[in-house]
Amino acid sequence: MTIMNSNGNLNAELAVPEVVIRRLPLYVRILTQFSNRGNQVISSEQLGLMLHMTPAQIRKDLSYFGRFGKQGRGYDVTILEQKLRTILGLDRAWNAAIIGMGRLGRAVVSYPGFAPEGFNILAAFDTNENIVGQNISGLQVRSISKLATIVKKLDIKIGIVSVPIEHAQEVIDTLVKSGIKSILNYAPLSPEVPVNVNVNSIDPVLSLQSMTYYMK
Amino acid sequence: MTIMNSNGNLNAELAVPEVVIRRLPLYVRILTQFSNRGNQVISSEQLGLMLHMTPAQIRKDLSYFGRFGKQGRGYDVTILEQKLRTILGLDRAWNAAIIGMGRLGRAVVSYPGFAPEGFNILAAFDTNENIVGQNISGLQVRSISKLATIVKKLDIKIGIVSVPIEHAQEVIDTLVKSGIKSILNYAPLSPEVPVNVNVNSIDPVLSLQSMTYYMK
DNA sequence: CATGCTTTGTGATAAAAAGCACTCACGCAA
DNA sequence: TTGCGTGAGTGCTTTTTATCACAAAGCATG
Repeated sequence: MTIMNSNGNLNAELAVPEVVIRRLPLYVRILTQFSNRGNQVISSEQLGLMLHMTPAQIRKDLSYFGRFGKQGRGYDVTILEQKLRTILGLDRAWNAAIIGMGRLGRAVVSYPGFAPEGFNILAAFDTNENIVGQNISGLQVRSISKLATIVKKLDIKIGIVSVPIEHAQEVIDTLVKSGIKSILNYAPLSPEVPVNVNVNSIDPVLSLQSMTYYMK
Repeated sequence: MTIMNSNGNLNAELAVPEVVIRRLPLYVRILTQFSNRGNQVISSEQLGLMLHMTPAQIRKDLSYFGRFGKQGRGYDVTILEQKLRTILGLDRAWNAAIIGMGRLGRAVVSYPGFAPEGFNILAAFDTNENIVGQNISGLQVRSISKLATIVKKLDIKIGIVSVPIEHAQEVIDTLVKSGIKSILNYAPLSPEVPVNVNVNSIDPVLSLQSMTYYMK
């Protein structure tokens, strides 16, 4: 695809803003719910109401990827859901490994929300020799020294980090070295990674700490 | 405080952007680490390096609240940390209640990251009669019908929602009715709340679903 | 106490994101 | 068929957010 920008220069490809990408899964979720209720068509207005955003923003977001709607009618729920899943790469399964099988790690692997969305945690690792070898929720906990091998063998694309903060950077470095490009991080730090690696941090304490500002 | 904006009009108070508020806890975290290592002074440059952001942004953010630094020197770590904690309302403890004591709820109450930051989960609720009455991690699980009473009695300011998605909106409505203004939501939906209520959602699946876009 | 080096605080500027408002496509009904 | 109502797609405008760059302030050194 070649696109001409407002200066009249040719861009190889118009990059989609990251904020837009972060909203697409929200659309997918609503579309799935909507389709389960038997609705065939949805308008940007309805979507906006359910997600608390303006219809214009939803249309703009979708327009980065194509023209999926019909004027005077709206979007075909099933088709739009399918298109967005393809765009996001959700039309396939993704294998993940988790590192850190303490309390937090155990909670994460037993969280039933990942598998139905195609995210399969296939391997578990820890440094603690007391934990290595144990079977937790059907996963044999392996030594972290086996990480690179297993990542290759099981075609693992996502690393989930649930180790204590002291080991988090080191574990993330190990993941990066074994070729992982996507990391879901539960440790409370801003990790150092190469630009081509994507880290997303889950940090409920930060959320609470900013909410208190509005509670004073 | 009265501030004159660029139009020459008087504003009662210049609102601080929410993005800025969301970054303040990150600063607090780094300052705490830094002070634990015995450092007395930190520059916006150093902070920026640790948080992967530009020094200018950090200075701008801080300038919303005052002038905390010294030219040619930087910021006194302890003083800045203390100021930011006061600004965020982190110079006191906050009481929370959790609703939903299934697998997820149990994981949340046993997460050891809340208490050291002054967030105390003092009460647990569930609708399931089999769970009500049980003692989990030192918390007696109560019936949700007791919510409003307990919120008042224990001065609870934060609601943590860890019920299945089907009950989430209903539980959030109950929280709002009992006067809760801040909600940490683990259920995968965009809840409906009045404008004066703050909801922050924790949703690892959404994070994964947007990361896959960059993995294709 | 002058000189040089450092780093803040902040107007001004640039970039990014959101929202507006209008055109035109589509579907339905008479 | 025509005419009307609805809602997508999209340039344009506005708002928000981030960055730049520089004057002024602090410290160290001789």
